Amino acid sequence: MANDNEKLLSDDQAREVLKRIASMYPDAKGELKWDTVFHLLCAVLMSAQTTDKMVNSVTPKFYVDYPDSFALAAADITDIEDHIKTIGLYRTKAKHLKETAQIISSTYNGEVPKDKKKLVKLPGVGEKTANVVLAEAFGIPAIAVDTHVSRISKRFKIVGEKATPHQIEKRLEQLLPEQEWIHTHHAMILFGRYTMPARAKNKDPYSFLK
DNA sequence: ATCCCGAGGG
DNA sequence: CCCTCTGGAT
Repeated sequence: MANDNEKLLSDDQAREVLKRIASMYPDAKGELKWDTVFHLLCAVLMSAQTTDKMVNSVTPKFYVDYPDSFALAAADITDIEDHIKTIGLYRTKAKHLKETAQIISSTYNGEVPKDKKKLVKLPGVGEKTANVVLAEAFGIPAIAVDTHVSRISKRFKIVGEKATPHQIEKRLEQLLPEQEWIHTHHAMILFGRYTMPARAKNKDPYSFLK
């Protein structure tokens, strides 16, 4: 086997790494622009495999033209596509946005459910998106495992190379007290985005810690 | 495992 | 040119 000599960090070692990352970004918070919970859901759905900067460049007009789930549910699919054409995966996202809006407007009376099981059933909404909505919009402790959280967890050997997003989420949640989940999650994203990007591959991960 | 998919950076 | 970006559905 090629990779079985990977030694994972102990719980204490992993907590120390997470603590240092968290302390490097004391004011870390989400960088997506949003006003209502429904719009946050739309923005997070759009953010798959796309920088939040790109998402923020299309959402202001999107929010004005589609003020709520009822408006988006009734919108023409090609019109939605035109609003988000500059971000990646735009056809899939437009389809999911409209279908999600239809469910929220008809089944939930226009209100985004505060419930992970219900959120995950929406088209285009997986565990990561659901966790972002729960944490950002409702302040419910959750750790959304995106590309940054995944990469950092693996690079520091907090989890194994083959760990799934769900396994990473459970591992991080087990290591940290609930009240630190949201902040640590944000700090890991900023650390991954600005301090230890994916390209910084052959460097010692610890050289990026303060 | 594969597809979706434009923009930005190196 | 190549790699990456707060993934999810099939």
